[in-house]
Amino acid sequence: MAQLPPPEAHDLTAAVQDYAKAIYTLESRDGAASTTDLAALLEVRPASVSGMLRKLSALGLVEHERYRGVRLTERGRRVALEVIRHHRLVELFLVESLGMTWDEVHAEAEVLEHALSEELEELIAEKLGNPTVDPHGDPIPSRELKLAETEAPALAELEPGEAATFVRISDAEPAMLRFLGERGIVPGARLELVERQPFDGPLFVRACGDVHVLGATLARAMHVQREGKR
Amino acid sequence: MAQLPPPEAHDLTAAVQDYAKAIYTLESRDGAASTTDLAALLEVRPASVSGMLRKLSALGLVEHERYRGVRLTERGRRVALEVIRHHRLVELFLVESLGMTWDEVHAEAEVLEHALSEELEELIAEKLGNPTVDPHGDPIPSRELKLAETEAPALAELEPGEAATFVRISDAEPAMLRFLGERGIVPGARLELVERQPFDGPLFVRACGDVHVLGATLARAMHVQREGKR
DNA sequence: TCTACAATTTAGGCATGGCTCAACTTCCGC
DNA sequence: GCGGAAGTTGAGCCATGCCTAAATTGTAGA
Ligand SMILES: [Mn+2]
Ligand SMILES: [Mn+2]
Ligand SMILES: [Mn+2]
Ligand SMILES: [Mn+2]
Repeated sequence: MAQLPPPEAHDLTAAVQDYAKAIYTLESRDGAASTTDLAALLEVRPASVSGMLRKLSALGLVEHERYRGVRLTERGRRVALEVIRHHRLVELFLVESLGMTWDEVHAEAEVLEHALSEELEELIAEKLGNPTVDPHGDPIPSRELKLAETEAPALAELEPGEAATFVRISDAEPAMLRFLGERGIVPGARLELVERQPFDGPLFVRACGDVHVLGATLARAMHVQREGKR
Repeated sequence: MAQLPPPEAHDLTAAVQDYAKAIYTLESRDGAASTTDLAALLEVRPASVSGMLRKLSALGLVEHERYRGVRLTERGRRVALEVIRHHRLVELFLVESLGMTWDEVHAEAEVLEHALSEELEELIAEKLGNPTVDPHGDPIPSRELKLAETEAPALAELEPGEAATFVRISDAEPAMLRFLGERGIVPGARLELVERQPFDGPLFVRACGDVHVLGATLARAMHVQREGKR
C-alpha cells in the first residue's frame, strides 16, 4: 500500500491541531462533527468554527460539505491521532516517570502535546514499553496511528448486584479524578453495584472493600467492563 | 528580605522570554546588551530589537537608556534565569532519563523551555537530584534562581604540556558535539595539550588514551579547568 | 407544499504579536 | 565640529484567530 505523506502535525498551529482533535472526538461519537458542536466543545462562536473549517479544508485535513457537517480526511485523521498519541503518552509519562497525579496531567499534556517532537515521542513510548492505555484508561494510538476503540458502558448502566471492572474515565475533570483517587478507585479497580437510588440518585458501589456513594454524574462519567466479559 | 513577585515567565510570550535570555547572555559577557548585538544573536533586524525593547521596558523587564544599551531589571533577570533553568534542566533530563544524545537536546529544549510549568520543572529537578550542571557543562540556576557563574579558560589558551579537565562547551553546535562525543570527549574528561601548530593551527590533545587533532575553532569553544585548580 | 426556525456561513472587523524597510536622530572618535 | 556607526521611529505588512451582525440554507412539521 502506498505510504501516505507524514502528517506533519509539527508545522500546524496548536489551534489547527486542537480542531483536528475535536473533530476526531465528535466524529467517533456522532459519525460527523457539526459546526455548533465544535463551537461548544472548543468554546468559541460558530462563526469562528466556520472560518477555521475553511482553513482546515484548504489544508486538506477535512472534507467540508457546506451546511452539512465536516469529516476528517485520511490526512486529518492522522493529524488528530498524532496529537492524541502525544497527549496520552505525555500523561502516562508524567504519572509513571515523574510521579505527577492523574488529575494534574491533563492540563500539562494539553500544552506539551503541541511541543513534542517525533523523536521525543518515540523515546517516551519506548521508555514506557509502548503502552496502550493512558492513566485514565483511554487507549493510546500506536506508532502507526492505529487506535483500538473500545465500547464500555457507563457505571450508571449497571444493575444492582452486577460486578464490573473500572476501565475508563474522562481526563478533563480534575475534581472527579481527585475524588476517586483519594478513595483508591482507579482504572483496574473491581466495582460492585450494591444499590441505586431512583430519580437519578446516587449509586452505592463496593470498591476496595468499602461501599462508596457516587453521584449520578460521576457514575455516568465512569466506564466499566462487565464481569466475565472480555 | 522582601520577596519579589514571581517572575511569571509563564504568561510572557516565547519571543519575550527569548529576548530576556539573549540579554542575559550578552550582559554577562559584555556587562550590557547593545541593540546590534541582540539583533545578531536573535537573527532579526536592529529595528525589530528596538521595538521589542520598548515592550520589555513596558513590562518592567529591562532598563533602557535610549541610545545606550539595555540592562535587565531584577524582574527581567529572574525571567531570564527561569528560562535558562528550564532549558538546562530539560537538556539534562532528556539525556539522563530518556537517553537522547547531547547534540540533539538543545533544539528540543529550545522549544520545551517555553512549555514547561513550574510544577513540572520541580518534578524534573527532583528526579535528577537537583543537578547543578547540564550535559554541556553549563551551570543550572538553582530553584531560587541563583546561578554559579564560573570562569573557565578555553582549551586554546593552554600551553603545550599543560593538563586540564574539560568542563564546558556551547550547546548550540550539534556538529561539534557529535565530533567530540564520538571520541568520548565529554565534560569531565582529562585533557593534555601535547602540541599546538602555529598560526591558529590545530592542537594535538591527549584524551581518553589517544591523541586527537582538534581545530582552532573547536579549541576555542571548549572550556577547561587547569589541573590542580579548584 | 410551505413555512418558521435552527444551523450555518459570510462579511467586515478587531486584537495581538512580531517582523521589515526607510528615514531620521544621536553618539562618539577623530 | 564632522562623519559614519549605532540606534530609534514611523508606517506598514503578514499571520492567527477571534468576534458580531447579517445573510443564507436546510429541514421538521403544520
Ligand atoms: Mn491543545
Ligand atoms: Mn487521558
Ligand atoms: Mn526559545
Ligand atoms: Mn546546554
